[in-house]
Amino acid sequence: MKIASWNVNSLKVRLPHLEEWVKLAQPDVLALQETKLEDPAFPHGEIAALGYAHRAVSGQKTYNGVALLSRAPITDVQVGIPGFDDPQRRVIAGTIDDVRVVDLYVVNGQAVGSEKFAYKLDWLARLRDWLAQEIARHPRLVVLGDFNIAPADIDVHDPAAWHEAVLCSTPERDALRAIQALGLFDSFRKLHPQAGEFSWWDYRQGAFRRNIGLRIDLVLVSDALRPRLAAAGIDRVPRTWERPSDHAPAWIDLA
DNA sequence: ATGGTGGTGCGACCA
Repeated sequence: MKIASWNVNSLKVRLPHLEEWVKLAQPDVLALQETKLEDPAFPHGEIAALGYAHRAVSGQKTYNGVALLSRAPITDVQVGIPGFDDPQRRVIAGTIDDVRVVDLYVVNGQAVGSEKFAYKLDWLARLRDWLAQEIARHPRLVVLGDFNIAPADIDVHDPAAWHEAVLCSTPERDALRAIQALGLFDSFRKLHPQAGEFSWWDYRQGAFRRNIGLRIDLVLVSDALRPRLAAAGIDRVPRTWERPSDHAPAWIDLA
């Protein structure tokens, strides 16, 4: 089962890229972030035509928005973090075959010390508490999405320039480590030890061409699924296309 | 030090 994550930065604009990429990569499950569409505007017909007969969506106008697309049925859909009345549409989860999939668009946080940064840390703490329950209920768990956190300096093009900046700061990395301590490992890093592998490049200053990026799109896999992890990757190809998302898709293959 | 790009939507925000 191939499972992918992609921050599309507007599904309306990126639908042609999504159509092109799924033909190339053929994921069985595709978790989207930043769809920026209210649910009635979701392009169900176009996406069903790509083979995704099953879809679970949670969107809003202009900002945020997540969706799970699947060839196989999605059961036990959960929208948002239970018990957390968050108006921002950032979380959707569902069970596909025997795997629980949690799709996240983590808060960006703007700048260390800002109000949005405090919201990010609070959000991550609530997420951790919920994921503790999820992994107990569903030992075969995949948590993927735009984490807006580069896990370590190896995931940063210029660690000195990003030292203690938002997306790279110690409190954010500690929050990610606390989530991973539940029994979730970083699939890409487990299989690819080399530096210089990123998933996001700023639109400005030709950052992609110069590979000035961060690895912030992650696929965390529970220890129970470790024997089934056959491959993990980041596909830079759609980032080379005209009018791209600023993020590349990240994916895993489970046997 | 500033602003540099892009999406939404038409001004100002978010990233």
